[in-house]
Amino acid sequence: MNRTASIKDVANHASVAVGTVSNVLNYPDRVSQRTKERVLKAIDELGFVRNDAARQLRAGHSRTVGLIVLDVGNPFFTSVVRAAEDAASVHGSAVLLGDSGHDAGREANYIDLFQEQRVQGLLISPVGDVTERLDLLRERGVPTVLVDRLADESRFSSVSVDDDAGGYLAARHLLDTGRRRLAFVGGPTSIRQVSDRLQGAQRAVKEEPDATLEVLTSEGMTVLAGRSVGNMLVERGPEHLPDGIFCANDLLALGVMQSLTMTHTFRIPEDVALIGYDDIDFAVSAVVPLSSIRQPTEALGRTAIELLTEEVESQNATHRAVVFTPELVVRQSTGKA
Amino acid sequence: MNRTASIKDVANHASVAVGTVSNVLNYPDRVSQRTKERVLKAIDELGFVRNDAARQLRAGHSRTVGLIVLDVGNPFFTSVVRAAEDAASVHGSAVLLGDSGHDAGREANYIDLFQEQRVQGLLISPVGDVTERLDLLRERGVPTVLVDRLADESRFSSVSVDDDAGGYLAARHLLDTGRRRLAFVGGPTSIRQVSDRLQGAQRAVKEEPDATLEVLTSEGMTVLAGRSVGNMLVERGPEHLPDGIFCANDLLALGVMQSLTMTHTFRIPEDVALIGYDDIDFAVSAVVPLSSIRQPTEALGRTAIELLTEEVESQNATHRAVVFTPELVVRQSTGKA
DNA sequence: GCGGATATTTGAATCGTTTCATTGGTACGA
DNA sequence: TCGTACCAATGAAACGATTCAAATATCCGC
Repeated sequence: MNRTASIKDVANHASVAVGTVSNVLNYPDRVSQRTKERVLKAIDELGFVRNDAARQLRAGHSRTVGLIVLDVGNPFFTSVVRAAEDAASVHGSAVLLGDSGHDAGREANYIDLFQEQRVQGLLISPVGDVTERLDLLRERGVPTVLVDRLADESRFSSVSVDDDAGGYLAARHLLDTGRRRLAFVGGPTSIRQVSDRLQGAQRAVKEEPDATLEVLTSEGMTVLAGRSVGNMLVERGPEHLPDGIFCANDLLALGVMQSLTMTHTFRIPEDVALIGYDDIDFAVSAVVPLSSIRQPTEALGRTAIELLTEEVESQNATHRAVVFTPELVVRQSTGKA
Repeated sequence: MNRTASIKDVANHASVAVGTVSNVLNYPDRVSQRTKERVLKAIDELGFVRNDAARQLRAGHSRTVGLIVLDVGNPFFTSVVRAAEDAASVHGSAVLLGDSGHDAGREANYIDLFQEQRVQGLLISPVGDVTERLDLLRERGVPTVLVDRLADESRFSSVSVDDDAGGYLAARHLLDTGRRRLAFVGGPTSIRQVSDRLQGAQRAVKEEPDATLEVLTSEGMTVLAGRSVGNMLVERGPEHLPDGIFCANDLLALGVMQSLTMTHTFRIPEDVALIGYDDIDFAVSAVVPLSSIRQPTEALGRTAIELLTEEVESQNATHRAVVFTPELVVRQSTGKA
C-alpha cells in the first residue's frame, strides 16, 4: 500500500459511484443508510483521507484562515491565537499560524504563502505600515481583519484595545487609593501603546486638582529598563519619591519593584503603589503581587474571526472597527497605604 | 475583476501556451529571455498568484511541513518553531504551526488537518502516548519526527535533549564552585524531565565523597511552588540550609530566590548558590542574575527539519534519534562563595 | 542553403475532488 | 395497470496547475 487511497478507490471497494462517496462525505442525508454504511466501511478499511487540495481546487476556496502575529512568544498573542482557533473551529475552519517576528520580510512570505493557499481570509497584526500590501490583498478578494491595530473603517475591519482607556484606568485606580504624586514609566514614546497609555493617565490626573503626574522615560520596555528607572528613584531619596507609579507594561513594573524592594528603604504598597500593564503570568507571582491592566485577548481573537466571517459571507464592503476596553486587576502592589 | 487570474488567463494575455507559463514559474532556464519577460509582465498585470491546491494536486505532495507543539507560549517551543521555520524555508517549504495546548483532542484535530493538507511530513511534540496514532501516519506514508521526546529508533526519528546530562552539568557546576550540601528542587517526579535531571545531579554528587544531595519535592514547576519551598528552607534556619540549590526549572529557581532574598537572612550567592534550568528570558533579569542550563532549541528545530527531509527523500525506513547536550550558563547566582 | 544538433514552445493528459443533470427504482393513488 | 412524485445513485465535466512527448524554431559548420 504505497499511495494513499483516493475517492475512486473507495468507490470501487464499496461498489458505488464516486459521486456517492462524495455525498457520504459532504451530504450524508442524501445517501441511504445502507450504502452509507458500506462506504464508511470502505473508507475505514482503505484508510482513506480526503485530499484537501483537490477539494479546494474544485470548491474554489479553502477552509482555512491565515493568522499572522508579531510574536508567538508574546503571551498577548498566544492568547489571541488560542481564541481565534477555537472560534474558527466552530465555523469548521482551521487557522494557519504565521509568526512574523516583527520582520517585514517574514510577514511578506506568509502573506504570499497564505495567498497561494487561497485562505478564506487573513487576520494580521501588521509590522509597521503594510497598508498598500493589504490593499492589494483586498483587491484580490482576500478579506482582511487587522488585529491589535485600529484601522480606517473605510478600508478594513479591525479589532483593537483602547490603550488610552487602559491608561486612564490605571491612573484612576492609583488616585482612588489616595495617591497624588504619580509617575508614569515607559518608553520610547514613539511606541503608540506607550503614548496612548500616558495620555489616558494624564486625563485621569487632570480630574484631581491636587494630583501631579511625572513622566519618566525608560529605554525600552524590559525588566532591566525598569530597574534602572527604579535605581534612579531610589537615589532621589524618600522625600522626592512619587507615591504611585504606573508602568507602561509589567516587565517595567517588575524591574521597578526589584529596585525598590532590594534596598528595603521603601515598602510596596505602603510607601509607593505600583501598577503595570498586560497582566502577564509573572505579575501574580512577583515578590509583591502586581496590580495590572488586563487586555481582553480572548475577545480580540474571537471577534477577529467573527468580523472575518462577516466579510467572507457578505460581499458588501462595509467594515467595522471594534475597540475593546481593558480591565483593572487589583493585587497587593496597590493596596491601601 | 472578480475571480483571481489563472495560469490560462496569463497564457492568453501573454499569447503563449499554458505550459510555457508553468515553465517560467518552475524552470525559468528552459524559457527564452524574451518570452520570460512577456510572461512575467502578464503575471504582474493580472496580479496572478499560483493556486497551490492545483499545484499540489498534480505534484502529489505539498511544500509544507506540519509542526505540532505542546504550547506556543512556552519560550522553549517558540524558539524551536522559529528555527524550524528558518530551516524549512531553506528547503523551500513552509511550516504550518499547530498548538495542541497539551490537549489530545486538539492534537488529533491538527493531525487530521495536516493529513488532509498532505503535508510533506510532521514534526510533533506529542501529548502523552500517541504512538499508535503516529504508527498509522507512518503506514500512510507521512514521515514523522518526534520533537523533545526520545523515540524508539526502529519506528521514528526524534530530536531531544539529554536531561540527565543537564542535571549533571548543573550539579557539577555547584560542586566545582565549592558547594557540598546540595539540594534538588522539583516535582512532581512523575514528570520525566524532573526525574532525569535529578538522576544526572545524583550522578555528579556521587563523584564527590563528601557531597550530599537532598531532594525537595515541589508541587508543580511554578514561581509560587518555588517560593513555598524557599519559605520552608528559610524556616529551617541558617545552620540547616544547603549551600547549593539546583531547581528543575527557572520558575522554581526564581521563586526560591524571592523567598531567600526577601528575608535578607541569606545572600545569593555568598550563603547559597542557586541554579535553574531552561535559561528563560527572566533569568538574566532576576534580582540576582540566575545561572541556568540552556537547551539548544535552535539546533533542535533545525535538526528536526533535517531528519524529516532525510525521511522524505530516502524511502528506506532507517530512523535516527538525535540527542543534544544542554549548555551551562553561568551568572551571578552561582558566583564564588 | 543544407543537415543535424540544440533550444523553445506547444497542448493534451493528469491529479482527486465536487457538482449536477440524468437515470433508475420505489411507492402510492387513481 | 398506469402515471406521478420522490428518493438514490450515477458518471462526466470542471477546477488550475504540472508534465512530457511531440512539434517547431534557431543555430552551426560546411
